[in-house]
Amino acid sequence: MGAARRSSGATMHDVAQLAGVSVKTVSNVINGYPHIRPATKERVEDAIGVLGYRVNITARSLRRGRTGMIGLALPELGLPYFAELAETIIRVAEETGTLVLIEQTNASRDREIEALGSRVRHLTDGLIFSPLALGQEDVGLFDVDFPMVLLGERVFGGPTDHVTMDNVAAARAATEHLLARGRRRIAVIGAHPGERVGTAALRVQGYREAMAAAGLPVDERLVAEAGAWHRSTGDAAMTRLLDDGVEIDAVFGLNDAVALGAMHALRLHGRSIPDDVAVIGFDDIEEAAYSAPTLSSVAPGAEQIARTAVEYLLQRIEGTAPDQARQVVTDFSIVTRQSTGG
Amino acid sequence: MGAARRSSGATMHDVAQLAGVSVKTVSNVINGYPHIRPATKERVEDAIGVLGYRVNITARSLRRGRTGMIGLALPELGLPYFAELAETIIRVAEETGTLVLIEQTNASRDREIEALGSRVRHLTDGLIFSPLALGQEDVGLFDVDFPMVLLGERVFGGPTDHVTMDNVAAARAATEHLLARGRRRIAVIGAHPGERVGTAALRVQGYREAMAAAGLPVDERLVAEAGAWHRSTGDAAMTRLLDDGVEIDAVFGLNDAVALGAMHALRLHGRSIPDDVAVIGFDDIEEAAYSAPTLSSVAPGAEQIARTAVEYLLQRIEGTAPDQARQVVTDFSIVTRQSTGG
DNA sequence: TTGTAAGCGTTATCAT
DNA sequence: ATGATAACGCTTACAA
Repeated sequence: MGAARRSSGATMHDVAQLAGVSVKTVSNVINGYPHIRPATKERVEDAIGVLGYRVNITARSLRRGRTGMIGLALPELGLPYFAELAETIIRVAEETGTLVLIEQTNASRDREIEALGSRVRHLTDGLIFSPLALGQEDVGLFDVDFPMVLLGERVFGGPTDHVTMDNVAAARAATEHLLARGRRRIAVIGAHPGERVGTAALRVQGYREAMAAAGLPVDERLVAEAGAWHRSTGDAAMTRLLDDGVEIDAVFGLNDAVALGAMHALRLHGRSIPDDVAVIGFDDIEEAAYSAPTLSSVAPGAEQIARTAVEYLLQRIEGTAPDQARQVVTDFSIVTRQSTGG
Repeated sequence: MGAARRSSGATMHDVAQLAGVSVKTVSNVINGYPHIRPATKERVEDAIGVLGYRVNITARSLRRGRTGMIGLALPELGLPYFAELAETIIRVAEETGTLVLIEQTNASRDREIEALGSRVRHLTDGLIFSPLALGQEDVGLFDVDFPMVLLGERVFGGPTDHVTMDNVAAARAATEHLLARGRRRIAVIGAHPGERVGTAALRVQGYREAMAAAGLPVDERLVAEAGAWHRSTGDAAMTRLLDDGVEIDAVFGLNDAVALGAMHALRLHGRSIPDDVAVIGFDDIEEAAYSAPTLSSVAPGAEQIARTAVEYLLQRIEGTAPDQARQVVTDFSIVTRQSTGG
């Protein structure tokens, strides 16, 4: 039962009693209140040491109306990009003593909606949310009354702070990278055809812009769908393209996982990378530096994204943020590796 | 401020007032107390709906002495094995309405000790702990007075439940897998020389046993150190071996990350896999199925590990576990892929 | 079947 | 500089 779970049953009262002061004084010491006689402070600290006292965060949260935790809702930790993002966010949040509660939505619409209204919201001071199923048409859902920072490109012009990157420009740069290497038949893997907004749409748009700027028409058979951006779906989409006999000399994977899956399919079909087909991905996950061949990619500056998201959220929570929603566009760069002849 | 963080300021009192009942009755309805008049129940539920009331978990936790959260202390989410483990544990825990708070220790001794006594312990009902720095000599530290389940092979015979696998047998099987394919000069990447216990020591032991059983002496130059098991350290260790001119026809990476790093180094040195050098890893992370060549590996049954750990911990928390510490040895299997000619 | 009231461990208000 | 005491919102004896 409850008895088993405390590192020690000591409460502030016990400390106060042992130190011969009131609980208020103990509280003052713990919270760094400045006007305390050094002798008193020392007595309290000794008592804390003797009893092995630790503040009960639950009680503090109830009283303060703040828990010191923030939520992080993302699709799933099995996707390397999100695992690396979570790692960074947890690390950065910790610098301010903030704990992170991860909620996996599996990119399901229902679960993303639930994340916005879950009982967990009562347990966290705010939310960093990376939606993958909800989109512009759901913009109303994002008008919540708790601090939130949105990640990604599913929703624009909403009422919350938003950290994103210029996906169109980044995708244009990735495509230009392939064009500059003489590639003309560039397939895109990971498109979401029905979709008007969202990461996929923006990256495909960047691709189209680069092709147009190069005076190349886009063969629509080159734009391959892949719903969830996993290695397996990239593999499947690439396989379809190859089986259909579509002529290809380059692949732009809309993230690294689909690019890696596509490389897998290319190998199975005996295409050499980059000689027959050059490949570039997006996200620059660690795996990209160790695949065979190593994978060129768009590096989104994950640290900057994480740091900005946490900082903005904490400002909202503390009420030090401006009233109107902020939008941050983070930097990106192209990392050239073997898969594009780097 | 606090005002901003509630989905609605409604408390149980508000609900009780609107429904014309006492807070006790509202509480009864929420907690599924059976003896409530249907009409009353309905009135309460209506009021809850009208006010958009949600129970305040913090208040409930304080009163109940339980938070409904468990901690998960692991090295870092950037390591695919731990990311996949965390994903599974979060998913499994959710089935019982349990939330998971992840703490990253970076495999640092100080941070692992801190995880055992952190203020967070007051916020969680128990801990699933996967230590990497603490070991047998620290067994005393694991004698904590909160529910805990230990993962991995750093500590045996401790006072807590322990979920592990037979690393010696698994490593023996991996080595035999290579021996069966005619390999004789089998390098091990990822040894921790000074260490007597721990995953590395056990897996190296399994390797030695298999070599001995095959009547082969172990050339100590084949046992290569790699501190943290990352792609980068596997790469470095393999590079060292190759530069030293050690003759090698197979590699046993003590986890998949070092195996993948080693493959990277082998490619740079022009060795073909598996023709010149066969490679097997350990963990069977998703990446192993998509690398080039695909990587044979020891699959530890992550789902079983996660499920057992959560189940045991919840039993401890609920007091339905037997007094004495339990030890579970989970199953493993060898997955044969291209890197060993599969 | 439902209500009253105490208390979980803190912090905050107001005295002193 | 420190102390008494009332909240925070909920659960739970105990009453009715």
